Amino acid sequence: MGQGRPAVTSKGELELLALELFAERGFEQTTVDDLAEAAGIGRRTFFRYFASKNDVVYGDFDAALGELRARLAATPEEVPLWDGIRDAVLAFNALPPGAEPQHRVRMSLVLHTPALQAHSTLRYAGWRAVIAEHAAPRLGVAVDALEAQLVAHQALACAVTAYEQWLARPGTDLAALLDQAFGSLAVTAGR
Amino acid sequence: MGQGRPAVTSKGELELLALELFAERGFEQTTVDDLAEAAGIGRRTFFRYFASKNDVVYGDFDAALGELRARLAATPEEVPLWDGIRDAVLAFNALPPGAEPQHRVRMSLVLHTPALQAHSTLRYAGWRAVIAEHAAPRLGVAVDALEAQLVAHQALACAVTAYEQWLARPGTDLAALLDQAFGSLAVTAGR
DNA sequence: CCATAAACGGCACTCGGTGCAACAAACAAG
DNA sequence: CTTGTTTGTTGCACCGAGTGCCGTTTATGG
Repeated sequence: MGQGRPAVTSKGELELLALELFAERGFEQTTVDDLAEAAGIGRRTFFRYFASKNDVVYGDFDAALGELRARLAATPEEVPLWDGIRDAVLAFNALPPGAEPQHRVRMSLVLHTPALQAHSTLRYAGWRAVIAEHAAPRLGVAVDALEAQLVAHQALACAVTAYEQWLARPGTDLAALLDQAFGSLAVTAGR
Repeated sequence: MGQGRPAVTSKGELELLALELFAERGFEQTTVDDLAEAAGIGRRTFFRYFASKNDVVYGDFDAALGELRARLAATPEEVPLWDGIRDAVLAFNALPPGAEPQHRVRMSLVLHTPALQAHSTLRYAGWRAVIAEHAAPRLGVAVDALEAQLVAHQALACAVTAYEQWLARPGTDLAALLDQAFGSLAVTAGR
């Protein structure tokens, strides 16, 4: 077991440090050199932990996606499509108590920093794929069919809209806003 | 009047040239130096025409947004919300005859090149703002209200989904796919 | 011929990101 | 204790995008 040189730091540790610096000085104003120096590692080493500066902010997104997929897969057949999606998305975005302030910082960075706002699109693609995989069989169409893809895009639209509201209005409840967004979907779609 | 040194080339000319090179070698494989050299201008001058390499692909997006806004503003009050949006988006994406092949190249770049896919999010924000401005008063809410923002996100979801289908299926009709997407909206939202 | 306006473009620099090759720290076996 | 293997760290050189500065070019108007 445990062979080889031990790692100096960890992805998680580095992530926390970075979020602090980003919150202080701003994302653009913090260089990778700053991050590496603050973490006591070489600049080159930073890129072994994260493929890019952008990626620092997304935590272990793939693991989270896995959970989302699992939760959707566990949804009984008889549950209406949007109920299942709503519940899974709510669970996906449920916060451990106390984690809210930090999550606000993270999501504020993601949604208000142009570079990250742009980059997140690439992450969202994976998220949408998970939704589309769930929706397709229930709609009776292929995953790449217009209907399945549209449902995935709509679900993402709900999530992002709710997050924007959450960030814009301090003190609001994320879960309630997500719920409201999914509720509005059926209403506003039919006007 | 026309004082000062005349411009060597133009935004439009440069754009056409760039799209050709991108189509040939790919976006990533074409450097700004390549573009500048092919256009017979200095690298520094390239950045006078476009703020970034990404921006080359989007043509005169702001002008197009202006048209979209104008068309929406001209929509009579009694037209149902989604009918008005659908019609405006269809007109926004109507192609002059013969322009289809080039538009396919452009949109294929935008939707399939990670850097551009990401960058387009920033463009979409402006697009969504136009839709939200139109929708808000008809929904009886503020522009920044959840409902108005959600409608804008949904409209974008329709447009992007339709484009993805259009690109994935050569020979299909963009207008028909857009129409289908807006039609599916009401259906899939209520399952 | 000269002033002015406007576009061009070289130069040096910052920053993100990569490929490579050397080095360091742990452990296991002899 | 030495040696080999494994794995993480790191410096170095390099590339490409993008920027600020500043001098140069090319037109027009007086």
